[in-house]
Amino acid sequence: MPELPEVETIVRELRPRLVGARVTGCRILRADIVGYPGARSFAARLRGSVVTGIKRRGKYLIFELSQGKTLVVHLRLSGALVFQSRRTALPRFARLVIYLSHGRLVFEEPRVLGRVYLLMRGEEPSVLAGLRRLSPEPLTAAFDRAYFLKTVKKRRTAIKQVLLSQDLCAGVGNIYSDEALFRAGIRPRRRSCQLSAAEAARLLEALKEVLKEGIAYRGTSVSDYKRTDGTSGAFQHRLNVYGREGEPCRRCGTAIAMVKVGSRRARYCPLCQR
DNA sequence: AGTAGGACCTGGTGGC
DNA sequence: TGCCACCAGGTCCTAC
Repeated sequence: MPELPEVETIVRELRPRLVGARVTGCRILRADIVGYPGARSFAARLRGSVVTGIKRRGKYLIFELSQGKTLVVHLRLSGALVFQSRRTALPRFARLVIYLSHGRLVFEEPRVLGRVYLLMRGEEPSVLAGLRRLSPEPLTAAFDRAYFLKTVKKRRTAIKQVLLSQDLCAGVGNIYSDEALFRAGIRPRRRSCQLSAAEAARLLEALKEVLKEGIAYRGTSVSDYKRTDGTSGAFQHRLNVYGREGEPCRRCGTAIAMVKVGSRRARYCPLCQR
């Protein structure tokens, strides 16, 4: 699942390869991965563009193109971006191929939930409202104790749900929310507003910590996520709770438990987390 | 405004 | 070995 650290890894890997390159053309293998505008316009808008910059916002990848155009990509659950030479065979689940002078960028998406968008200067289609609603970036100074405490205190829902809300904690998903709660010693079902100020501060630090480590280890490869050269990240070896239900807690040996929080699944250690 | 729950989507998995 | 129901889960949508 590409979350903040995975998307950040992809951005950092693509930046040196793509910035300055010209798009010579593209091939859309599944029209429904184009979220805006239609597939035909998307291709027409993209062709001939030069990539001038690449950045991340939440879980969105944002490619700045010449003439004020912007290519936005969201990988959702199973999307991946792989940079390869033209001689390589196309991967099985290739949905979109962007051709560049020195290779091609392949958008793989087995579940076809991921989307690409091509915006003209100043364009803000309603299908991208989620991008504008995002909270401050968790790894910036704006995402501080004051912001986090206020946010946590305002919600009556489970703290796990708060961490997963993109308008509150941009870029956080199921993996890093579970891991942050473990490090902070807080159960996922705890009512958000009932966390103490000390717990909120601890959770904020834990969240920043796991996100930074996730980036340092180039992301977590547990299902579909892979780096832009097709290799795996390494943070899956450092997970304490995610995907470890039934296995012994690395800190105390207690079996890791799993519960449903809303429609999501959360893993936690019944002894280390209260 | 905050909250909850279902829909979307399809390959992989587990049960029989 | 084959079939099928079910699961994964980020985001959008609707309803309360």
